[in-house]
Amino acid sequence: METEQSSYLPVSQEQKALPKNDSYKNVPDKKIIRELGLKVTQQRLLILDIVRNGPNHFTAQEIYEVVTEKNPDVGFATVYRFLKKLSEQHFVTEVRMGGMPARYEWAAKKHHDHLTCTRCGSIVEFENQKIEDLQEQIADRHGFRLTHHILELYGLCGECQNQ
Amino acid sequence: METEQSSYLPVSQEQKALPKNDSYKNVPDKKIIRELGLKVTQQRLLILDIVRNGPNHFTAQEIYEVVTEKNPDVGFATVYRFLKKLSEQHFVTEVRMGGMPARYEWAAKKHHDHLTCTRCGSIVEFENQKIEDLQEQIADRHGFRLTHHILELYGLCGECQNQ
DNA sequence: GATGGTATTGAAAATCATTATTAATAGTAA
DNA sequence: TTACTATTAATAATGATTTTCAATACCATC
Ligand SMILES: [Mn+2]
Ligand SMILES: [Mn+2]
Ligand SMILES: [Zn+2]
Ligand SMILES: [Zn+2]
Repeated sequence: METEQSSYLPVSQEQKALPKNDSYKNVPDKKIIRELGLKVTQQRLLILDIVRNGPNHFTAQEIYEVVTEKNPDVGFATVYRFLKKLSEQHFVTEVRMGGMPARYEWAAKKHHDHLTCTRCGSIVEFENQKIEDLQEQIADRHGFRLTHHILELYGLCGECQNQ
Repeated sequence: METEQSSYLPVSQEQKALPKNDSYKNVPDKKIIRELGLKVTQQRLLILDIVRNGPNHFTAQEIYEVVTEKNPDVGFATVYRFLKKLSEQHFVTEVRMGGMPARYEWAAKKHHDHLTCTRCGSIVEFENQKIEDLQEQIADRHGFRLTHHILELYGLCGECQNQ
């Protein structure tokens, strides 16, 4: 057990944690955008709608494709910019496995972690309160105050174990 | 709790797990390189020496800089290539936080996870057998056989909590 | 409802980490 | 040594994400 200094800048200095349950379920998109300190634009409304109601675990590219079906003039950079804002404020969670494009998911819903099959790519979401508690204990023990964590389990799913 | 399909290919299909303790402590670099099924080259010896005996949690860039101090003719791509081989066979662990360059560490030593301060970048290593066990239980419950996992805790260290 | 200041945008270029290509070189079995 | 390949350095290519910047859309104020 050791402590050392990284020569890189921190990922994010965000500290404001979002409630772990989906207390935002009935909050309209506009309100959420304002809560981020941003102006309400057509692009952001479009993107946020898909982020909240579309498929889970999407990439920026995937979001972009759905967005442009409804409005072909939305730029790729805008999707990236807004996803970044959302993840900085923990409204979406950024999941990165390996060197692949980041995947995002609406985070205001109940917290969970992921169990991923490295062969077929299937993803199981799970929640385990004991692990969450143990994480807090570990942080306490080292004088840290936790803001977030990444727990990703990798292995082979049942099917893939039989080739 | 849901299962879904990712449209991306898996990160790695490696399954061979390395013993969790440092059973390689007294194994010479040459032997390890041969065990990887690779030829023993000056470059690989140089790189492996630094990986095993140099600072922990290094980036490919950092390794490269140290390597070139001893032999300025070693190429950057060679460092990447060899680190990749090592991580494919689980001799080194690849740690990615956010979108930053991957960090590597010699993995034949005891397994552990990380607690990182998002403000100053300090890293605490920890190990928690209860969490490890719970992870196995979760995998079992879903019919998975685990190969590896990522557990990274983020927060503010004691010092950074007081600005 | 019009206006003006400023945040936001799309398009494109830039960046950054990582990988692929390729002709030259070095490791190794015989 | 020799001969056969794997490996290498250099460089180009890739792919995701970010930045730049001039044009445009919000929205507070009139
Ligand atoms: Mn999820
Ligand atoms: Mn470590
Ligand atoms: Zn599978
Ligand atoms: Zn700190």
